Amino acid sequence: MPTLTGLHALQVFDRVKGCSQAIAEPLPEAQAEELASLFKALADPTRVQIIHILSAAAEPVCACDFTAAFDLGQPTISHHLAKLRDAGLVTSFKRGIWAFYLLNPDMSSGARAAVNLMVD
Amino acid sequence: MPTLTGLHALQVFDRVKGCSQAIAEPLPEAQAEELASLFKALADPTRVQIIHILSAAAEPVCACDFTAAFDLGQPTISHHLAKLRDAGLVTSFKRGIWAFYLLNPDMSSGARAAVNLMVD
DNA sequence: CGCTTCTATCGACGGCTGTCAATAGTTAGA
DNA sequence: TCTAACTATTGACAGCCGTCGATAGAAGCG
Repeated sequence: MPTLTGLHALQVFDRVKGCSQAIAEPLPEAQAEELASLFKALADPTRVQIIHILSAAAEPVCACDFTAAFDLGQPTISHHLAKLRDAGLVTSFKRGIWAFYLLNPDMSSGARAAVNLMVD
Repeated sequence: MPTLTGLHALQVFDRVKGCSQAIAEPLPEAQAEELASLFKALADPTRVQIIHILSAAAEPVCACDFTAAFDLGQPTISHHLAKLRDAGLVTSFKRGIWAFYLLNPDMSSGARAAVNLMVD
């Protein structure tokens, strides 16, 4: 059994596997996957930029402005926007030919906190 | 040019591409990639659980406790721990046969904020 | 010295992901 | 109606990622 004598005192428990250390209950599986999905949606520099721009924008932003702002093809931008929408971070509506995107006002509180990391 | 008449008044600017909307300066590229890397490190349910357990732990946690806690092979756990270490989220030390992991006390403030999302 | 235990690394494999080119669908305007 | 502009979807492809089995290294014990 591992000990950290002189550094830490470890509680000892009966066990079959593991090193006698008491570890916290894991999160409910659903919550862990939900958090991982949130982070996955933000795990791309382009999507980070999109969220940053949206959180600084006073008004919904036209998708064409994103295709103009990044050095990426239009389908790729559309793909990133769709990922953010699927993650519940962004909403969109169409006005004529244009698609406007904005931060989802009904974002989860966890998502809101993560987004705030991008407000510089 | 797209307008949101009756809903929003949009500022109009000269442009070559895009829809005349003023959008915020993107983040410095390095910062966007750094944030994306942080989120990438957390974009997995197992790693979310590991961080959750570590942030609830009063003492460093033995790697063998993680292999006992998850239904995954030992190399896979080691792989996840290495990813978290590479991202600067955790530190480790060895005591005899055992490897102990703890949250990196010198974590970036952004990382600290993200970790707090897992303290339930 | 051997044997056991714990951890890290390597090689492999299937699946996911970011990107593009091409295409289709929609709307506005001539 | 025909054309132009914007967006979403599809298909393809390279690269990354999570997982495992096998293996090697390190440390303690008999």
